[in-house]
Amino acid sequence: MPEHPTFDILTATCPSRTSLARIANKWTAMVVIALSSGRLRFRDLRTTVDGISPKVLTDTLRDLERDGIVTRHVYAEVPPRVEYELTALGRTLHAPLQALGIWAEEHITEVLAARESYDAHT
Amino acid sequence: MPEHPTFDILTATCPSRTSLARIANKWTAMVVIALSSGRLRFRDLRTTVDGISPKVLTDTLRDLERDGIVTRHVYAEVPPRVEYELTALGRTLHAPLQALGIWAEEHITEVLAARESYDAHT
DNA sequence: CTGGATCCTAACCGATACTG
DNA sequence: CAGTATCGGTTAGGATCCAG
Repeated sequence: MPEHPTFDILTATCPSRTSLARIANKWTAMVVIALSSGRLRFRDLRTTVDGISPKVLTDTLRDLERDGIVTRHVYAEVPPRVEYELTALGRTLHAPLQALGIWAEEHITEVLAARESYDAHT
Repeated sequence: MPEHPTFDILTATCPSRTSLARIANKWTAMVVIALSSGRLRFRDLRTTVDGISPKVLTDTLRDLERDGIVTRHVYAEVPPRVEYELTALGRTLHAPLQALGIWAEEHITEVLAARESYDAHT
């Protein structure tokens, strides 16, 4: 048995693809990174993940909650307070997603240079 | 100086976000994983990344080429032969993306269970 | 404060057919 | 074979307003 059997996520019918589609997403990455430091309320997530619209944040959080990556804590207060937190499962996702974020930051210069050179060739 | 300065990819104006948007993408992940074993021609990529349409594959490859992640090798033959290969930069991206693919496969059971439980609560 | 309700645009993406 | 061209459906995502 191969230590990693020809990666069946490359197979169209593999259910893991539905999960990959969710996690391989820029908003997911940023939200998970933002939550890695701990529980945050909706408002704080909005400011931490700069530029995210309330709608997109709500949608993203709901999808992450559905996939068991995030938990929603509602406090019966006025004004309402809702906090979001990574689950145990979500915490296992942090490293891979942060690696992606770090890659983007570390290589942005090369990427921008590549784009410029590519566009010049038009 | 912080070892990791409050992750400025969370800032809306950070250019790294444009790169993150590209790499945090399911097709990118699958194509990079497929190319990690070596140079592949268009046709072989199509069959390796099962279910990808020629249009999406073309678009994805063009974007990756533009970002300096993939190189395109054209052979002046009949019938034409075109091969794609990860650049040095692209190879540094393989580990993070494969980690994401592995995560999706390893945790798909938990994810599916979470979805079922979430949907039941409706 | 949370986030639902709308509306609307852009983008993604799938299918198919066709050319060099 | 390697695409491009086209079309159209679906979804992502931004803006705005409003309710509990």
